[in-house]
Amino acid sequence: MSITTETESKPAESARRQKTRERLMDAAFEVFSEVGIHAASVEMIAERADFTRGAFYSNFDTKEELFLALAERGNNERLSLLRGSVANIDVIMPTLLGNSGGKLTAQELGPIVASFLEQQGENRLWFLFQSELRLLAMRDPEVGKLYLEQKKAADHEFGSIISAAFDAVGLTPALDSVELANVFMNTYEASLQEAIMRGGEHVQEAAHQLFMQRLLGLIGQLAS
Amino acid sequence: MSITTETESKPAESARRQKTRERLMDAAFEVFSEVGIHAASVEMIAERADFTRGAFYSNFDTKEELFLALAERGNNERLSLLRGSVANIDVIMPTLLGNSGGKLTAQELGPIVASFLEQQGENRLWFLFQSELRLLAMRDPEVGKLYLEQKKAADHEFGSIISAAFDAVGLTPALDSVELANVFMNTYEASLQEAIMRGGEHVQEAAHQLFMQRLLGLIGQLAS
DNA sequence: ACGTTTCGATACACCGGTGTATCCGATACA
DNA sequence: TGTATCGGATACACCGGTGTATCGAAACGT
Repeated sequence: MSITTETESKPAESARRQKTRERLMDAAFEVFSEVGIHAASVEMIAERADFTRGAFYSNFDTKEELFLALAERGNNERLSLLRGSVANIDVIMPTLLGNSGGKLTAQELGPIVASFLEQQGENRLWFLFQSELRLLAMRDPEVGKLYLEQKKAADHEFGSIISAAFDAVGLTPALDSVELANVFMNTYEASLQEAIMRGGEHVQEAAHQLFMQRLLGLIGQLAS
Repeated sequence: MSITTETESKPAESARRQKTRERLMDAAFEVFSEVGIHAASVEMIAERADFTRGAFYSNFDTKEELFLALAERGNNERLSLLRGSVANIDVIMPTLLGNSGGKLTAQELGPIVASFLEQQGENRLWFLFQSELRLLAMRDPEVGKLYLEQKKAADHEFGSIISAAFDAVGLTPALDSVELANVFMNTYEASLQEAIMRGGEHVQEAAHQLFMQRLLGLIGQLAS
């Protein structure tokens, strides 16, 4: 019974193999984001990674499998980014708090949020990918379940960031921090979406500007 | 020079033709919503409308053209629904106001919002379609421009509904009513999205319940 | 009722993407 | 250095969707 199986299933992933998998995933992320999951062909993905379709089929069974792998990877990355941010808050706050005696106004929150946003990296492709995932999640119950779990985790994480930030700054949130996280996230995504549609060179910057504007209006009402 | 052209271009749309166009559009709306614009084939659409592809190509040049026609039709429909609602407010409010002496609490706003939502009809397919459109709008500048214009109009309309509703109820919004409209809309769509992903029979009802819950939290903070 | 026109059905040629079976070079190991 | 294995390239058969050219029937005018 032991023809080729060493211990069981996984052949232990050679380093080379891992590297091409990585390259394929990076390429796929771009292609999926740019043209969508359906319009993306295996050919495009392989080509973008400087491989042929042979490499793809040697590493993945289907496009969908790859897409889901990417979704999970993306989620993990974002989660650690967020966790990093919550750890950073205790560092960044004191410096900003130096000249305001421990109590910030809504206006002064601006730079803090901005610096937080900067840490989150390139968002255009990420958002497009995320939108694809959402759509898939609404159509495929399997994916839907996965998506909701991921979202729950992210919401929780983001909620505690907000909680910590408000805390460090002397503001009291008027809503449950997860609810608050959702409102902010929705607002941010709406801003990003609008900026993307408007087009132009500095999408990211435009989005942040839009967001800050809207956020300040909200914070004035949602915290005290 | 006058071989077949009567006056110019349009052959004046026979009644029959209009009807099949209509059927094709209805079918296309369903198919686009269910499987997405790329996965949808001309075949599927025609079949759903009980036609063959011949009928399709006789009425539209491309799938994309049909999609955009649908986007416009959908937008018009929603706009008139909204306009209808704003007209209705003066009718519906007095009956609800009868037993509270002209001043409602946030809690009592519930039924009003609920009745408003009921008027808006089936939302699952609409939202899926809308999500497809959004994605397209973020990738194609042409569509993006169109989308932003449509959204602006809808926001304005929805803003004045909210304004009127708050007015009739004796609450004062703390934010610009268009901003407020956006926050509410985002919240609603997030609720709908979540309900769709959770699946089950009564998606619409689940979405409304989720939304009401979140809305009441918000209104407490965003109006007084 | 008869010709005309209009509109959708049918048939066909074509293309892009898929998945698989096979091949070949590079790498690892002795 | 020789040999075995691994991993990606190549070639091929296949399928689904596309768009067009042609056909036939139903609707319409007179």
